[in-house]
Amino acid sequence: MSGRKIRNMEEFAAVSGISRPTVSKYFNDPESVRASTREKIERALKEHDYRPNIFAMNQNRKLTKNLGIVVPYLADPFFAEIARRIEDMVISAGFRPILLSSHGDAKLEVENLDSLLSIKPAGVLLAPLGRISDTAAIERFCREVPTVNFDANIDGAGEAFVGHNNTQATEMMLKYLTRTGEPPAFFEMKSPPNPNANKRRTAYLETMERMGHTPHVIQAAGEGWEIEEIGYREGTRVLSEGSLPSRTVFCSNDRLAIGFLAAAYEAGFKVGLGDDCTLRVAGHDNHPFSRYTCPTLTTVSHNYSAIATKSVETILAMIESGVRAPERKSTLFDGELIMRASA
Amino acid sequence: MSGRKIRNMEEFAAVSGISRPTVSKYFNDPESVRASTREKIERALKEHDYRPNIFAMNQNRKLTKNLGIVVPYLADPFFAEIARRIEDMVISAGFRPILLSSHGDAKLEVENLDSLLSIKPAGVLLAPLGRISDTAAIERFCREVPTVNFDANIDGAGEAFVGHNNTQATEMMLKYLTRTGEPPAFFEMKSPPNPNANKRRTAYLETMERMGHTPHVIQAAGEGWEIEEIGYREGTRVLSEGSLPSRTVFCSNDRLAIGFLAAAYEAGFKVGLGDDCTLRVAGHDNHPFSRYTCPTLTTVSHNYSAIATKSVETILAMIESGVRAPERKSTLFDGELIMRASA
DNA sequence: TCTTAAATTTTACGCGCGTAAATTTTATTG
DNA sequence: CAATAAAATTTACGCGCGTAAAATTTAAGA
Repeated sequence: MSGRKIRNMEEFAAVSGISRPTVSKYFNDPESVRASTREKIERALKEHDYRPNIFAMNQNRKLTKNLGIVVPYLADPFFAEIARRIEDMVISAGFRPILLSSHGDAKLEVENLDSLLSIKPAGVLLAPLGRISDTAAIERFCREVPTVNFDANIDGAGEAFVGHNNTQATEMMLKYLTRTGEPPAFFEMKSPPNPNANKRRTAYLETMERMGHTPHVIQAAGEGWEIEEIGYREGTRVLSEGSLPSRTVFCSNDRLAIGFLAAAYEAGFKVGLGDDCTLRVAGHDNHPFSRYTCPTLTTVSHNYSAIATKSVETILAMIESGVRAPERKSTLFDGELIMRASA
Repeated sequence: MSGRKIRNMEEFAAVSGISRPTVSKYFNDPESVRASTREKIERALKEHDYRPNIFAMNQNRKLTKNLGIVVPYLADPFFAEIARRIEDMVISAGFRPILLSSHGDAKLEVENLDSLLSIKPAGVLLAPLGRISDTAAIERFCREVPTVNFDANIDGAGEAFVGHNNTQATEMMLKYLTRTGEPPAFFEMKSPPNPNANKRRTAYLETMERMGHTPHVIQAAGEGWEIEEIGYREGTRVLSEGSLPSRTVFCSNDRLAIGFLAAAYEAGFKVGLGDDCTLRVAGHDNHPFSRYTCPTLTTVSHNYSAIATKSVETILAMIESGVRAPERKSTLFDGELIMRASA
């Protein structure tokens, strides 16, 4: 690096001996210029260290290289992990990820979308809050920007949905628990922040029915994203009341299960499969922390690696082709049984 | 909302009956225009739903309203939580948070800073990777952009540092453990990704010395951010070897402790304070999950709420005043003993 | 060497807004 | 009501780049 500071593309074009429009072309796609031209530019680039002004670029482009990622709650390790994978892929595809968290707040979710709208993203990957989302606002946004909806399905949101097969996953766990012990009770939040919960309850009820067992749903009071706390508090209550209809408990998600396990431990229950155990607990999601609970949590995996990959591929394909999907495709990934010590 | 679509500030100025430069002034600071003018604009705003183009705004402003936030690893709930708090405060201060994670990669950390540089942020809150960071590149960045360094201190990075008082916190826990039992061994990673670990080891060694006890440091092999896994694996090894120099283990951080607790549970140890317990385990950070371990983890809190607040206040003050601090100030927040069941 | 198509350059304009300077309007005071 | 300061407006220009159209150069083949 040497020479005086380059202030804009004009000056950079001068020192590289190329016209400004050609330089502009190079930055939009290096392959689009002749090899000899490319060399000249790249030689100058090494000497002078210039970067085009992002704002000026994006102001004039019809399509930016921005790709929005909106998740409902980033402080949830599940979304943090999925966001991390998506960011990686987006970057290596040459896009600029803009990661926004709605922090569990529907108003902020809409503000995030508004904020994205103003930076003209090429596309958006949206994991909506779900039940409490302002669906009208979301649908309005999706008409403006190519969007792939993931994790939580909102009909009409985006050109495609990529998510978890809650039905299959729930059924699989139910069969496993029943086969190796007794039919479980279902432990969930009364007003879950995530719509997957509803699908899971429905799947539980239907499968139990089909298997000829009486379903038992235990609903935990409490709202918001302090899910472990709710699982712990309500778990403690249920265990102390002795109102558990079954010695096997299938939690709607792992965070709830983590709280429930803490409650069971404190209440002196021995959780697990062994003959000396008085309780079996299973979860759902294969949460990053589920393998460090005591005992380790038997759960059914939420294939967020596949969901992240498919979501990114879908939005990139849509951006590249420039066409919106004629019909809304839905892709569900099956869960896998993660057998550990708790059930 | 009605009327035709507003394409730019020119058109919006027309429908609101105000000149464009005055409208521009309004958007930069609503208080800077006469009340009657403000009313007119806001009435038009309700009718026509117009928002200034972010790119055009930022292109011409010397100072944007962008505020960068860079954390080393967003999938760590600790950073996710601190980022959430910071974002909230930044938004309510009227700025636009740009959250970037370095994913534990020093190259990506530099790329993140480069990326920030090109969007002319008013300021940046930087929690660096630490040991592996490209300190030269970071210092170069800090000369260009007002930066507050938080969590992990890198001398010369930023105008101020806001962090955790590792020395005080370590000392406090050591005294507690010794007073209520025996002097602990110190369990840490051999090559910790976070520089706080070094401060904690030093504090452990010095305090033990001062108290007249022989220090025992157990170093876990393994690199990266899969900290629970390392704690679990190495914990299992240490416990099975029976090489533990003390029945009390002070883990360098909670994630390590979570892994260690899982190992202890599996190895059949009863962890806690009671007479029937064979092991005491303490952590450091008051990690969001530390209260759901079995048994619940005794730890010393990392006051990230205060750290987040102070960091934001510092950078905002710097932005507002427009002056870089004459000298680098360092603020450390004390930890608090969180007595739970594990020690 | 001539032909031809592809790549490049030149020219010219526009994007949407910030901002400075000069001018006009409005509010305040005596 | 006149004088004066404060606020608003008009005018004018610039920011750094995208991009279209026309003119020119380059490379490849006969």
